[in-house]
Amino acid sequence: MAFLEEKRAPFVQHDAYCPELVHAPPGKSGPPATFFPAGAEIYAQGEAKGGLYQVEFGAVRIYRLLADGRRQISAFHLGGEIFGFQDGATHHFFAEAICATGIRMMRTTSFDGDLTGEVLPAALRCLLRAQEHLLVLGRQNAIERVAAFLIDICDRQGDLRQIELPMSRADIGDYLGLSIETVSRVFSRLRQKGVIRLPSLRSVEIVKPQALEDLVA
Amino acid sequence: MAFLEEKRAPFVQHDAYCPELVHAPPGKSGPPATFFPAGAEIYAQGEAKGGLYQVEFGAVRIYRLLADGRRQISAFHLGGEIFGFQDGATHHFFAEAICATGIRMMRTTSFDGDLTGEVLPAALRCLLRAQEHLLVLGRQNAIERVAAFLIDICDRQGDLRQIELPMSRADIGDYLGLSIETVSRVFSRLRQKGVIRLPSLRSVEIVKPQALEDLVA
DNA sequence: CGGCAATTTGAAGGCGCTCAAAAGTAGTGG
DNA sequence: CCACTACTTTTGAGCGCCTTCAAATTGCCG
Repeated sequence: MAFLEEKRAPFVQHDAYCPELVHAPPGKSGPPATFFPAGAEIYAQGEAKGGLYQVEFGAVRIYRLLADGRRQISAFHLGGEIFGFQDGATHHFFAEAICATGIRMMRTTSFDGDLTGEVLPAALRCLLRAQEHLLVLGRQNAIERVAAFLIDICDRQGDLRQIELPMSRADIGDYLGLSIETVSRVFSRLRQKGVIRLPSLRSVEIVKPQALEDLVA
Repeated sequence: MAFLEEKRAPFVQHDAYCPELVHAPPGKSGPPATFFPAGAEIYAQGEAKGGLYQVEFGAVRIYRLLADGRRQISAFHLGGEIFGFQDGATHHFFAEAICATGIRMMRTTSFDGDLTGEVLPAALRCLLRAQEHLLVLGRQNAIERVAAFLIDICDRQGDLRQIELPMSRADIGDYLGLSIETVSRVFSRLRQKGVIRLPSLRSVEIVKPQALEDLVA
């Protein structure tokens, strides 16, 4: 996959805008956590599947590639969220740290104990997210996609007016099925309409939440 | 939703091309099955969630609507397949019979017994399908989408050369995020290139499987 | 045969993509 | 502290794929 590395996601990235523990769970000592610098691979497609993963701080992108390098990010995972659900013995996607990220790895070799009672609901939430994203990718235009994305991130960051984006425009584009130029243009358009403000590159202030809500219809 | 009914999916449809029990499990007496005619609703968005469903024969579409009527079908379910996984107490999608369809309803009020051992893997397969479909909707063009669709249906119907489509072009379009005209044009293009033959409206013969595989890259 | 719906085909237009270049932002080292 | 570099983001211009609108054709069933 060397042909990709010069186009996107160089291993060393800026790790600003990655506030720690945005939504992290109460600090129980639990299993050990591992640190991943920005751009580091957490697991690869085809790799033997271990267990589940929980984001302690930072952010993760889950994606798949086409042979010619096109990339689709199927999900972002922020602090506190669980990921790594896979059918079968190997991973079907790549997982990378977007910024400096702490990951707690959980062994689930046998689905026993009350773990099952937690795994299934978490997997179903993941399924619901994926299915809802299908509607965005299949039937919404550029501005609707970006609005849906902003609302989603806002919800997951605690429903504040100000949201911090750990990911680049390229990541957002590959998540929304758009080019980075289109993502940028839509941000600009929303700013010109007074719907959002952009205090810095990676932070967004939602000025008119209702206008965003109206867009996703 | 009356405004939709004149545009698509009239309640009475042709129920040809719906071979029974394409992939149905061996006939154990089990729970009772219910019959749904073409177009009948199996459950609705917002409806209280019962349990899981298994297709005995026929086909089902799972979809969601936008306020203006745009529809995204997130999945088709053929004979033998299980569906109805939902997070929370109510359904988040609509489920309809595409053609004359038999559904076996399974109560799963408490996740007990060895049912849990079957539910999670089935849910994970459903998740994998949805995630793979995200790549199709987000990053593939019209001909690649149709090729991916044909390969998928072919696999699920037993990997024969000849496949029978229970769904209309409108359903295929709403599944692939394309207009019905584009779906039709792509079918024509594939036929002209000798990749497929169209013995009848709802059946497809795959003449050059490799050509289809090459398209999904 | 006649009527209705689904599908196909054609023509024109628009949204988002590609290509290209400018502007902005870090990070580095003098 | 500032110049220099590398990268990300923004903005512009032109184009292509897919959509929309429209009409012809096909298929199905009474």
